[in-house]
Amino acid sequence: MTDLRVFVVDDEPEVAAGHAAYVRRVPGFEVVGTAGTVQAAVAVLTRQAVDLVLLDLNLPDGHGLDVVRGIRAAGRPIDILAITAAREVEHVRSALALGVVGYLLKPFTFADLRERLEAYRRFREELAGATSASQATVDAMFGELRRPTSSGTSPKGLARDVLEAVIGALTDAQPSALSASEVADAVGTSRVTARRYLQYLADEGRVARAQRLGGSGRPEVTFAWRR
Amino acid sequence: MTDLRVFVVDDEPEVAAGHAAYVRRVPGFEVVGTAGTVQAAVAVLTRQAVDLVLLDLNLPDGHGLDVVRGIRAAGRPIDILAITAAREVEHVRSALALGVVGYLLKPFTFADLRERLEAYRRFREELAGATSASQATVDAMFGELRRPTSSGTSPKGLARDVLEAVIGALTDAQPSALSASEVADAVGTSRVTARRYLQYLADEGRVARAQRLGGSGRPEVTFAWRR
DNA sequence: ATCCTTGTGTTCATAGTGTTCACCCGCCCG
DNA sequence: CGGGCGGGTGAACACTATGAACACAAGGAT
Repeated sequence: MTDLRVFVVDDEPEVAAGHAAYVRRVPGFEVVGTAGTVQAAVAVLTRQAVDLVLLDLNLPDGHGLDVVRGIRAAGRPIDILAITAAREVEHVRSALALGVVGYLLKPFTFADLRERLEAYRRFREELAGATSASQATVDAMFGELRRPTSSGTSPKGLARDVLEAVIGALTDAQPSALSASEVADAVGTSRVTARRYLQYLADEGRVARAQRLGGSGRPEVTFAWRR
Repeated sequence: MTDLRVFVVDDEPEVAAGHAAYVRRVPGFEVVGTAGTVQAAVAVLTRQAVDLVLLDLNLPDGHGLDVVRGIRAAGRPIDILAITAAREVEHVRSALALGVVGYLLKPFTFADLRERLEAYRRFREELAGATSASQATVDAMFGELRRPTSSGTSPKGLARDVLEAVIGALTDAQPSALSASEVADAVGTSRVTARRYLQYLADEGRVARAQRLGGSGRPEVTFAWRR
């Protein structure tokens, strides 16, 4: 897939530039422009092809959600990641009702933003992967965006180096999938431990679970790195 | 908290009544009305105080999402639970972009609906509980709307993937019926396994059994997806 | 009537999965 | 320096999903 096009809206130019720089650091995303006002944003977004808008809700000539309304009224398939210092629950709810894909409170770290962007990309891949949905895929699509993100990224009970080894084994094996035992062999741990890490990665949405039928006996569950 | 007020929209009166009956069975919810057209729904919803709309997307005078647009345009704080047989991913995405709180595919069981309603109530309680949000509470609010597990039905002895593949094979073959062997071929399992899943679906009432006479030898038992 | 052909329904070995629990290792504190 | 303590690990175990094999069933052919 080509890069996802991101548009950044913030009233302070340096902040907008900072967000843009963050976005560029995440592979698979490109920044196609910035704006500082509701008017400017709506003007651009009703014309230009954009996938995602990083939208500061606090703008000089109105509320950021007005931009969303403008886009929705124009019927454009553009997603919104709201960014704001506003902590009022009412704002959060309004944003949810307008279908934003995420709501990030300032101040946030690069890791926070990257996580949202990656969740968004998973969502887009889910979308591209299927034309006809089952309830499970619908749930997955909602879930990808609504996942209570581990913004603390604290994988409790897991060791960082083993986690990296597991990820390494999976990326090496691409595009084929590996069973828990195969990962265990590759990493040099027991199957149980490999399974723990794979489970974590699957919950996190970073690997996909599937089944490998064929031999007699119970089928294998396989894990594949998502790209 | 007082009961959450639910409004039901479906073009077929009996179906609307059925949904309403389902809703009444869930403690903490009450049904405050029904409608069968986009016009009627918008007319009521722009006046009446309602918390949640069970919205069938297939309506005689337009698309269900038009109702959502009408409500959003009127700026009313009403949430939507979309209900539809439409499996096109594009529809799911549109619904997401309009901020629906859930998307339930027909046919669904009472347990499925109850689960969504309860998730929605948790969301509302979350909302009422705090006036000022942290990133964690924002995440919780987004996450509450996510279906916790697709555990609406977790049949023992059956794998979810295979079950979906079987359902997929049957819906693809609509309106003709398939024998157990044909399903097995389509799914890639043995006949025994296919039969197990078909048996389950038949017990569950989601699939109809019939006979196919004709060839020489014993007649075949066939299974057809029920609309 | 009897066989033959084709497909049903069931049993059971097999090869996996998922979970529990005792252990071990490093670290902090007395 | 010895004794707790907290997190990560894997041996052992209970359970689960699958298909080969088999016994039975229901029509048509002879």
